[in-house]
Amino acid sequence: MTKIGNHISKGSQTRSAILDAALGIASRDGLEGLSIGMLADALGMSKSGVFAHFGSREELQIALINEYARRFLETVFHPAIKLPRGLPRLQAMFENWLHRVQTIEIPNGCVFISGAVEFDDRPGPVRDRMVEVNRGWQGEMRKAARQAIDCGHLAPGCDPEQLVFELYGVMLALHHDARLLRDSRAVERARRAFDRIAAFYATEPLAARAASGRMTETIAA
Amino acid sequence: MTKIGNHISKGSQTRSAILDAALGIASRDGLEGLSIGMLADALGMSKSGVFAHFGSREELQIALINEYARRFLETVFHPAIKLPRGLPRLQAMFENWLHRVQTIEIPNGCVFISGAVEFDDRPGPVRDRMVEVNRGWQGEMRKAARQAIDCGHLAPGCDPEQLVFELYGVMLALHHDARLLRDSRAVERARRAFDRIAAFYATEPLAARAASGRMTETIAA
DNA sequence: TGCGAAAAAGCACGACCGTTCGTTTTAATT
DNA sequence: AATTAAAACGAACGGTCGTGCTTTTTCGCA
Repeated sequence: MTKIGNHISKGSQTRSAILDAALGIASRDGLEGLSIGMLADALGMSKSGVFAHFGSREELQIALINEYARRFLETVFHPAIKLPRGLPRLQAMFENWLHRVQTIEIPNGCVFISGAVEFDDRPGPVRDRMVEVNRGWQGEMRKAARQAIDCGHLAPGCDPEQLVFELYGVMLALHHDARLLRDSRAVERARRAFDRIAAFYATEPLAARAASGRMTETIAA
Repeated sequence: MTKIGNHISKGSQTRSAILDAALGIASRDGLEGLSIGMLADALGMSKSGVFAHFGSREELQIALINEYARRFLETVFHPAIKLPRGLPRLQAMFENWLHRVQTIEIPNGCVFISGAVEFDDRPGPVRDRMVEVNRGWQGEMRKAARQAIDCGHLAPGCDPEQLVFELYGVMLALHHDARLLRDSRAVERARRAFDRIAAFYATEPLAARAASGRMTETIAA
């Protein structure tokens, strides 16, 4: 038993401290770049002391994903869900996300993105959890988009999956340009992209046109 | 001297073989996941035999980036540049890119993307080269976009940097959904996204509207 | 064919990895 | 205060890592 009543046991609070330090390292170096040795050094603990809290490196990585997801939803999703459903909530989800990216993920890195790249070809429980968490978040965004359609804020022809795909792409491009290329204008571009996407799917005729006429078929081989 | 006249020396051809095998591994496991030991095993060579061709792991990684860039430009950029400048060329660049992603990068992984994530916080010559190559490709796309504006295929109000930002985001989302989430519909979504972006920036009034009216300012804290 | 150079192999090194185990220290309960 | 359980430690294990040396094999050319 780790917790009894209201008392917070020593074990669970060092476990939190470990996760906190580990998130800092894993954000920069990725889930695979995080080693138990350096983590122990950063905490002033012994390797085996850190190790014992998770039983395996894999379990540590999964615990990290869960903790990162908890913080992400806490700062991005939960504040937004208090707003009225429809476009306001969808906008808030994007804007909170953007705020988090600016203040946390651009300086420190994002475990979801580095983890996605590291584990997309590495089967196992870590990858499985990564997929679950990601599907969960994309699902929430799709849900918000569907509600915006029901409210009439977005056109009935709008495809929620397409919308979320494009929004996710905006965030990925933001991370890429801001972190690799160190381009400070990336944030403003991400906002403009969201506005353009939202404006496009807000009006019926445009959404209909997007559904009907394909422009690109040419291929140069 | 490694090459004399028309004769292809043994050294340079095994070097090519090493790079070829290394690209296969690095695509899956990333530039950091690639080790000289496993590379030697895959080639049936000794570790030191492989090592001697590059002098350091870092040089191997840089050589890999260069080789990957060469192949990328060869299959995506060079065929497209034969087409008339303007929208046809820009479309071809995207479509060739999409074709490459479908046939090569979704099954095997993309060194540009994994490398970008791995090295965005790791200063050094590998990161520097990564940035150079990436800036080069984005620059070519911006150039094509500018030409499309000059030709009247895209609206004068279209910002080439914004356009390329959004196109790059589409590709990143495609990689993400296709590789991590194993979503086969991602390719079709990427095409639809391109069409929507191109359609948006093709017409003057829409581009103007995007430039003027911002919708998103709300934040839920 | 023989000779010099290039290429590959073999071996060893120090460092770090995740993990195990036995011991010691610390915390919680009676 | 005594007893039991939890937590942290320290040393060691087998492995793999990148890299430096020396030796052997192979290639290229006169």
